[in-house]
Amino acid sequence: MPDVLRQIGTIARALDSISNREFQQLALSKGQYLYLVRICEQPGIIADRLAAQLQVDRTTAARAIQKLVTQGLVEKRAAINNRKNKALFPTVLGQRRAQVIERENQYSNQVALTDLTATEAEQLTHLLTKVSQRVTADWQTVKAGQSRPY
Amino acid sequence: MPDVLRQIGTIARALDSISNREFQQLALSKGQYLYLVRICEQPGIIADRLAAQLQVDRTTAARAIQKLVTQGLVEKRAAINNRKNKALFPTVLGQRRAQVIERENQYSNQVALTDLTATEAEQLTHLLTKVSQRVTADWQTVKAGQSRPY
DNA sequence: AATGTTTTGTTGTAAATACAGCAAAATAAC
DNA sequence: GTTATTTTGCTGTATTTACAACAAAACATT
Repeated sequence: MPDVLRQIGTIARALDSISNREFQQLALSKGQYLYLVRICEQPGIIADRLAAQLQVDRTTAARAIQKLVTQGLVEKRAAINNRKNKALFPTVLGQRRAQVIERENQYSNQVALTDLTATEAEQLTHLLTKVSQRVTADWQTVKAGQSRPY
Repeated sequence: MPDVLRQIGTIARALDSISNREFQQLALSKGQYLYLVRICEQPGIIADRLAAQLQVDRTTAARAIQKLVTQGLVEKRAAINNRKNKALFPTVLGQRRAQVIERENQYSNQVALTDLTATEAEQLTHLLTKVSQRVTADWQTVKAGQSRPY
């Protein structure tokens, strides 16, 4: 059984630190880009849902989003028939920034796939989807306080 | 061109936070497990080399390793014919801890690959290796202060 | 309807993370 | 051999990250 854990970790760290560095030009600090693009793609989403989607700690996501609000890139609005949830929406400025992020992400994705054929790239996503499902399940249990039998 | 960036990021974050949580039982704080296993596998390695290998910021790695030293899990020794480099070695206690980490990592890897056949798993590593090479190259340039044409 | 459970937002807090920048040693270039 | 460049370790510092814990709202159970 080959090791994919380490490979995935290394690639992810590299891509994340590249993005974080590049988005300093947009006055975005570490991690913020993640949330901003997603909010643009899924306007109205709430923080907890976004955190679960990104597999990020709730409070980490909440604080990062709060900062986006302070910076005027995102808005929180009370949900229509719900006094608890706060729906997230990008501002016009936020949308502009998100376009740059999207472009950069696409570029990075392109670089990552440079040496793969089209079919290989499809295979890769397909396999990663399967991996993701299993890992997500474990993440949820562990985050919920349960322990794994390793 | 399918998106693999996000998939890789999500999987990596999930696995990392699972590990960090589980290793609290070993009194290891966020990130430390990464360095400890590698030092055990490559005794005598220096901090900068390890950081490059893991694709982690130099100073982040340095501080994490320093904490491992303080905790008595790792030792720094002056290199034989070199007054600058500090070679890293695990202590006996460090090696014991590393065994648990290794077991956990193998378990996570196993979980991740549950739904893949043996050949699919091989394919996946093969593809990830190709991805890794390209991404590593970009990481090095960006970390060195150069910018990419996205 | 009343009670118990889950979800969501939020804060306090300790720690990791990553930037810039320094000095000393090592290596490369001349 | 001397000078320039790179490597390595380290520190100061601002910020993010993630834990625990709380309250209020929503939802589920009876």
